[in-house]
Amino acid sequence: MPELPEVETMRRGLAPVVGLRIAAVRFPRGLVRPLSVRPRPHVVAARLVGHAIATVGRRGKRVVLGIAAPPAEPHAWLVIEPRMTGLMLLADPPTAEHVRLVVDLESSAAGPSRPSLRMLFWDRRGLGTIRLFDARSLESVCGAARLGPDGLLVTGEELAARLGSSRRAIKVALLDQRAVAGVGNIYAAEILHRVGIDPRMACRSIPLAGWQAIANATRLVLAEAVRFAGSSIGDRTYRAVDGRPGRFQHRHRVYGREGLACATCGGSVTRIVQAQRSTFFCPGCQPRGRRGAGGRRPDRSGRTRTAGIR
DNA sequence: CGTTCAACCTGGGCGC
DNA sequence: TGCGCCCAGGTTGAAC
Repeated sequence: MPELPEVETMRRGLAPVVGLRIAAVRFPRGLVRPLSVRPRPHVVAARLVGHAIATVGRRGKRVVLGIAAPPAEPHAWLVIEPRMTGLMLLADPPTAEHVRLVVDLESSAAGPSRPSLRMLFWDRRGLGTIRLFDARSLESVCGAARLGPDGLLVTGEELAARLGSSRRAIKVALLDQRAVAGVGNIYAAEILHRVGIDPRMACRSIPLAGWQAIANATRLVLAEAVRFAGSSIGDRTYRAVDGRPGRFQHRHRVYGREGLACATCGGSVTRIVQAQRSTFFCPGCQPRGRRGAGGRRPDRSGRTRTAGIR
């Protein structure tokens, strides 16, 4: 479930935990797959308790909490990867039985007291992971070798350098976190629709102007989705840390809209399967092998659109 | 190099 | 109502 906009919304929502001391850590018994927590839960707990959460960050689709003994810099990193159904919560969980991690936080010893907080990781399917790293080993998992440039910042040159010679279909390639970090199945579809490119188009046939347009659309769509607090499709899906759903699903142009009219051209949104995953696109706006013709709204950023894609 | 498949899990929705 | 099947926002590793 969570892609970059949802994880970024979690990150922002977790701001209140910064500076708080970890008073207790629990992994409710029997609810965690053996490999989903590393090192072993009791080791993670022992290393966390008594330290403070110094930073809350994000790497691609992962929440990264910096653990420190103030005033020192973080010496450890708690990396939470929500995968399909994971949620970071500062509110009551949707169900009690899928709570995977409980972190009790309290204000640091000195200074005016702050309210204590309980931070939860809730994950219905249990595919998410919780891992603790030291400063050095964080790079092996969240470093440049594993994650490409962040989707909010990626440039056309970076995409072209990483994917320009690939034979893969562009939509499949956009899901590769080494190419660009944070794009998932929803936003890959939305990005390609905005830029008018057929999701089946081979990367190697996309010229530089096309990569620039894709990068522009990637930043634009992801930033807009962040502004709308991500996408929540259905009752039991993504929620922000306060339990409120996102609102970007109302602005989806193709994802989940099979058979419905494309708001841009009136054509019928189509669903295909690529790499075992659904791809939604509009054949009218995203004609095979070429860029979309006119008729779409101008890019508000004012940047050049896809001129030059043959 | 790229694709396909299975696996990790739970649960909602649908057809019968 | 119940059963079986397909679907789901992610990632990984094996097989071809």
